[in-house]
Amino acid sequence: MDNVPAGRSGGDLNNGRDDSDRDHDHDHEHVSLGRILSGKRSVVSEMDFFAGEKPAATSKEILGVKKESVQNEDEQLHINTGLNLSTTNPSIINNGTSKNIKKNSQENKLAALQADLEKTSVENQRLKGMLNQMNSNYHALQMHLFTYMQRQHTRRPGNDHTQNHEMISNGKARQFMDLGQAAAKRDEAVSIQSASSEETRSKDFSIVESMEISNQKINNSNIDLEKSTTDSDRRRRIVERELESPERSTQLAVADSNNNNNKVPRFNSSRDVEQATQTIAMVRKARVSVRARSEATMISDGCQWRKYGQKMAKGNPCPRAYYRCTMASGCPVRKQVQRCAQDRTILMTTYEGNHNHPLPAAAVGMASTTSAAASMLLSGSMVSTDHQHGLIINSNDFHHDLAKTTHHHPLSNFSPSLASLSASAPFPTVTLDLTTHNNHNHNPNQFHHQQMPLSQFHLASSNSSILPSNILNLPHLFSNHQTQAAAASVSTDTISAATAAITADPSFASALVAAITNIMGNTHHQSHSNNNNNSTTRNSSDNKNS
DNA sequence: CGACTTTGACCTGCGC
DNA sequence: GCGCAGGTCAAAGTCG
Repeated sequence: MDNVPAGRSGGDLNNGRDDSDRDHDHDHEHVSLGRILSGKRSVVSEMDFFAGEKPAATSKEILGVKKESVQNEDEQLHINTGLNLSTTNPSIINNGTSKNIKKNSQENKLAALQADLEKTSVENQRLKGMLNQMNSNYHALQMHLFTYMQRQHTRRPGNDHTQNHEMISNGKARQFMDLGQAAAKRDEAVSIQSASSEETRSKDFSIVESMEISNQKINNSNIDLEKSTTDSDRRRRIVERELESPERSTQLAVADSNNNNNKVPRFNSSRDVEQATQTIAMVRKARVSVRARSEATMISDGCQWRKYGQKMAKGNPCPRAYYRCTMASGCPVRKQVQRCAQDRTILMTTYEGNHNHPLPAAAVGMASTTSAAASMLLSGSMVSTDHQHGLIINSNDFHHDLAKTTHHHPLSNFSPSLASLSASAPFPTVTLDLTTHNNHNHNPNQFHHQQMPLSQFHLASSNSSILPSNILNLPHLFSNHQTQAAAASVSTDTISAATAAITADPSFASALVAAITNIMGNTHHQSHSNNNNNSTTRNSSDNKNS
């Protein structure tokens, strides 16, 4: 892309501030909280079970710890009992009464412990039941949300396009924030109930699947719209269809949700409904960016693309190229490719939309990654609504979760260390950062030992209006291929190999989403517990103001 | 000749 | 209302 001559739009080139500068400034604003947040795994108790301080401590883990704890007690008891009963202490041998008393005492203790164990088991079973109930309620609520939104929309006189359009156009950041806030609250509620990580994952996956199905149907319904009369009319109708489509995709699920009708809270205000409607529109606009070092003009993602435009973007001397998926007529998927202004070896690829056609095997992984990441982003990963302050969480949990979910995957031993969330981008965007630009002195061998004090998630807001600002930095993705991860740049071959690995295994994408979702859910709690420690970081907007 | 790229023109949203 | 910036269109050119 560098050698592409700038067209007329070269006049767009300006000497204004560089938004991508701000994007990179995130890297330098981290306040190390890793140590504070790491090692936070406290002793698990029933109080912890409800405290929600460590949501990642799943019910399964808790059950395991409890069981282990009891087992240890039992072992200890067994050892003590054995010693006492087979003791050669002459005082006991010589005193039968004392021996009987001690024996009875031990038996009583054993019985008490067994009773405790049973109680614990019952309690755990009860909590698991509560968790299942909560999950099913949550699903029912979600389905009702879509249904209710659709009903509300069709009741609106004349299906006010203008209003819808304005809802989408205005206050996007705020809408997105509200969405994130609501989602964070939902996550909090779930984790307070100590959802098991497995169940949480399946829940999140079902959300993603639901949204993907919904988006797929939306896309299908949009095909005929592409041939509509004027552009403005077509776009307006697309928005209208977007707002209508959710019901179609969820009708099948409504029957299930009806079983829980009496348990589902009602929406009290039209504002709730409007927000939900806006949410749907935002889902369709979510974007996923991939940052990768590559000499090629495009990263290979398995799809066929046709270039339909090129523009000079403000603040970047490198032109931005626009591509459209040509694997099926009317496929709404588009992508933008642009080199990073600071480091032109970095290629930014931004995907938008979902394919409306079967994908080749090589493209499935990337497509599902981007789709799932976008859905994940909008379905509850926003953990902060504070424009002025970011959050930092230790990524060790991310490593842990990812390792658990991708432990057989060849790419499982990377260390995502940075995540930045923003509400200020035109549309919510999540960036998968496959570069190694950060200066973490990371020893790849340390990954499994979680000894990376600088390896953190940075959840911050940004005012960048050009570069996507939700970044999942995966700097150590290629650590096995590098002798010095911090300094070396990844070869094109390595990029291609990694891309191929990602695209070849959809489960990796799913695992990635699961891990991200888990971690970001946890972040919400950790931020609360650490805000008083002056642990927030300044974000790029602060940086800009200063 | 069909698919793709290039590039000037155009449209739209947004801020002032 | 005007200008700017991002995004898209479509005619012309290029390539295999």
